[in-house]
Amino acid sequence: MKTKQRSLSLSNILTATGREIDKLAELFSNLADPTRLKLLMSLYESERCVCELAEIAEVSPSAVSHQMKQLKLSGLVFCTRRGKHVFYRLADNHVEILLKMGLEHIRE
Amino acid sequence: MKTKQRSLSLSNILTATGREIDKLAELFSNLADPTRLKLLMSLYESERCVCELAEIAEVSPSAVSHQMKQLKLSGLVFCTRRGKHVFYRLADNHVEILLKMGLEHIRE
DNA sequence: ATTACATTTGAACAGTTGTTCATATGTTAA
DNA sequence: TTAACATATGAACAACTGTTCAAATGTAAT
Repeated sequence: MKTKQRSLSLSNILTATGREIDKLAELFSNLADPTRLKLLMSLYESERCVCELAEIAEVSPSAVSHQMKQLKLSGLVFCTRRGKHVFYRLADNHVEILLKMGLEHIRE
Repeated sequence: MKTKQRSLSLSNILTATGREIDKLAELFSNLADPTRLKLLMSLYESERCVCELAEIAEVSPSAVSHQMKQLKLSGLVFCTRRGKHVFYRLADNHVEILLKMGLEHIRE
């Protein structure tokens, strides 16, 4: 019988440059706020405009705009204007996986 | 030919209670600081005492103690005193996976 | 052009965070 | 018990964050 394999190959050392550490901290900072988590999780279901996001996260459209700007600068979301509305969507699925892993951790 | 399968099963909806969102934000907050990232990454290699951690993260032992207290309260690390030294170690490998995924994201 | 609605922007503000410093507590050896 | 070292604690402080508000900009329809 073979030894059980892990789903992700994990060596016993994690190396990163100072620059990478800073980028990593910035990435996690983006996920470190309840409002942004609600926004990102709702975008996982489908793209949404600012006013929809404001209702979902229960904050003002202005607050959403500020947050989305930050998420956009960090490359976590994209946006497209269609008519009067600006629709935001997730940039990639790394974020989804991080959210899933995070939820798994806190629910264990 | 079957459709390609994803390594992690991802439905298209992420649901969480308000309480879970808050816990999740707290978890990511713990990873949202360069000093704590250095501390956690070094613990991934092996357990370490406060003075070792202080050298690694290039901050005072006091700063390390404050940070480790926070990480301990959040359940990310454990500690054991042996003689004059207090050794910290990672609580589980969810953290390792989050760090790996994060690094993968910023390096893509 | 004017109106109405959607979004963005910048200033301001309170609340939070990470650090250091001084001091206290723990532990061991002499 | 005293001395020396390791760690923890609480106060203080500057820096950062998330929000709202008022005002500006975008867009489409009338």
